[in-house]
Amino acid sequence: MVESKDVRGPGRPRSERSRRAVLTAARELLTDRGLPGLSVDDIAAHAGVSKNTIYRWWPTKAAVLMDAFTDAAADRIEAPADGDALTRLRSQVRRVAQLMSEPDARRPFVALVAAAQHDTELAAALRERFIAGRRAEASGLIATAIEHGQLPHDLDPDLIIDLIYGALYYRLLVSGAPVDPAYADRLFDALAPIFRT
Amino acid sequence: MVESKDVRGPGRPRSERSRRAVLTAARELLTDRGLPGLSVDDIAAHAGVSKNTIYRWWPTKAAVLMDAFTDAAADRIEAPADGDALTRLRSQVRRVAQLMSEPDARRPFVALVAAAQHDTELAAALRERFIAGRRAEASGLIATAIEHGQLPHDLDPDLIIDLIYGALYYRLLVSGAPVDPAYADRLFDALAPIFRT
Amino acid sequence: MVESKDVRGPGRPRSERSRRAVLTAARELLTDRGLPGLSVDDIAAHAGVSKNTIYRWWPTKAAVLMDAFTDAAADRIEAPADGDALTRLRSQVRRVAQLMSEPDARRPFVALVAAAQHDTELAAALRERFIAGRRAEASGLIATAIEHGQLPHDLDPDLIIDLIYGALYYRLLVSGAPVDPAYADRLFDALAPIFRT
Amino acid sequence: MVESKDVRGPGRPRSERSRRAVLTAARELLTDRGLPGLSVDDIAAHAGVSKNTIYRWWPTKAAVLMDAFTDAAADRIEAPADGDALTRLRSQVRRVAQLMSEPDARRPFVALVAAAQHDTELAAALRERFIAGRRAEASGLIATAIEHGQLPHDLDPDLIIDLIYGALYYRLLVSGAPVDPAYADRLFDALAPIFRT
DNA sequence: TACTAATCGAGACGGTACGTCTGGTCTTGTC
DNA sequence: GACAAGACCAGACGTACCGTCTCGATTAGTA
Repeated sequence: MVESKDVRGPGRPRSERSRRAVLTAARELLTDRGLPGLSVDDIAAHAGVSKNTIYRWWPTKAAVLMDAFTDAAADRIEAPADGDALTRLRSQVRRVAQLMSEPDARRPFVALVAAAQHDTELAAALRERFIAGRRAEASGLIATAIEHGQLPHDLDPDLIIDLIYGALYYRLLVSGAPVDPAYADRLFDALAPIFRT
Repeated sequence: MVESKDVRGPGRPRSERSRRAVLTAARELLTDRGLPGLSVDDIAAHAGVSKNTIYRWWPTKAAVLMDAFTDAAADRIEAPADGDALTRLRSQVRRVAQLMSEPDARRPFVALVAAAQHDTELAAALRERFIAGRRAEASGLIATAIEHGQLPHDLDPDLIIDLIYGALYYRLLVSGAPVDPAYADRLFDALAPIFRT
Repeated sequence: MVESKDVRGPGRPRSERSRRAVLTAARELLTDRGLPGLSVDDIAAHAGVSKNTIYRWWPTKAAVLMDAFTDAAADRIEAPADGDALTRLRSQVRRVAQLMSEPDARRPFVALVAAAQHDTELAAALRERFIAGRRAEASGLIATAIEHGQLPHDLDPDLIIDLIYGALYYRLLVSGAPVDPAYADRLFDALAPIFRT
Repeated sequence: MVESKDVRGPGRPRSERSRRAVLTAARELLTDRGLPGLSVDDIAAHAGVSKNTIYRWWPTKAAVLMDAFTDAAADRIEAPADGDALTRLRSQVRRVAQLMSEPDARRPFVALVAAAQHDTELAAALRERFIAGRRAEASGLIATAIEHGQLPHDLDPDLIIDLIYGALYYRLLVSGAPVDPAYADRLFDALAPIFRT
């Protein structure tokens, strides 16, 4: 992808220092106060940045948060390249569960999902930049596992993903029960009868 | 259960008319505009009620919405008394899925779950008045099914509930995919290997 | 004057206890907080009386205050019957000045005069029940003094009263300078050349 | 005098347009409705200005009114420089009386004096910006007149000012009788015996 | 070395909703 | 019928936040 944004004429370039200060301030304030009670004025003041600068680069408070989250946590959920397909799938789910168990990652993530419920654009961005990635990867791993005879041919990958990730999100957003890698393992163990070829 | 709340001292009694007008207005405006963009002033004006009266009886905009939702939809999810335990469980899940498929019920419900992410009291109320009821009922049904030999005795009811309802909520809140009774059936079919004794 | 109000049909008679409690509470709260910050709710609560009872007997918060002031201070400004006309006039002015020097009397009085500036009915009531009485009495005393040769024939009583009482009220309401009987004496001394026949 | 207030830091400068619109709206609405019944919301709406902007620059509704009054009428009461001291004093009093006779000037002025009775800061501001100026000027003129032998040297300037202005304010605030330049003349004529050296 | 142009900080602006408070009125049950 | 209690409508209060808008001051690249 061509980074055409960097082809600019004369004039002062965007301050990387400001960008980072905003994202950091957003993360810190979110952890303290939650999405409501997190005002753009506060982020600006806390980052030593003018509101103008924030609105110049992000359309929405949620967009800032999205960047803040992506910036910090998105690269932590890449599945490792080693092991067979089923092992790698379990590993991916464990990583997401691990993320959901750490307050500093869980809080902005929960806030994003909540905000997405009444913000179509944010919902699309969230799916595009986080959810869809996991799903596509998982879907591919399941297909590979089927090919290798590790899973039955008639298995519906999407339904399996709904079940596994659904349980994680259900605890995260609805029941309030804790989510951690051990819980991910329990899920896989419970689903074992379905996975038997 | 003794309705001790009705034992009041002297003074004018609460206006039932106002209460219903507020809940109705809240439902209508929510459907039009979503939780943000739904102001207390608007609810008051639309209901022909003073803001004071709203704040007298509800601590929060979300608390109004909670009552509005409970008032309208809570009695629609009772499981029918007929059939064996497993059939009744499937029926319960289908009813919830049906609720999630109707915009008029889905919208306030999604708004409530979203608001609960940054409102501890609301989260507790939502669990107490909606989530916990379904879970307890489902848990009982699963236990009965195990007793009757319909399900294996080493099944963890909580994990099964997480899986089934998790998939529903995942589609509702995260993936945006549609939820309806047919999807509930597909879930039960997919889980069949686990249910075999 | 016929007390026709007391000719009532059957039913519970007005509670004298409530009436006094309201006036006392009004005086006390006024001294603490001034006219604004003195709510009818507060008076009712402080007097152990319902708001209804207040509105049944007084049309306005200011009307309560008026009664509270009259009830307490109005009989203190009667001129004594002894001495010649000029002496009695000076005595009357000294009494009013004395009233203005005592915080417990000055505060409700100032509040009343202030409220009367944007309340026609209160202004009329205040003049009728307090101001006009002093003016009429003073006017009579000046006329008597002129008859007795104590004052020149061409003196305009109204203008003299404006000058004397004007100075008192000017200090009370405008300049903030203290008002006391000694100041009343200074006024009379300064006006002596005018009083010489 | 250095206008140090104009030395501002960075940032958008205060809008002179908004300032004038607020003061004009305040004057107009006051004339229509009196101080109570004059809400900040109304001033804002009528001026095409946000409430925020009003509260940013004025602490109180009365403070707005003060500026509105000063802005419009303060320069109309300068005594003319011609004539002897006594003539100039009479001229000053006549100007104030003239002001008190015009509804558009009287109304905000009366409202200010009334509000000052329960607002210490406003009272101080009113004295500093209006009352004290007249008094100082009058005091100087009386002193000059005494020097020139126009007035007796044992005359107490403050007492004389209390008498003259007291009569004006008494009519304005207490008796409700009209005040106009002719009345000012009558006061000076009545006080003539005191002025004779 | 200028000139140009986009950035930055600061902060005022119009709008809108908040949650609280009063003023008056109305509706109960009790005396 | 007067009363205490207290719910009710109406509407102003002063605060907070949003997203936009001037300012003057930087800070590059271009001429």
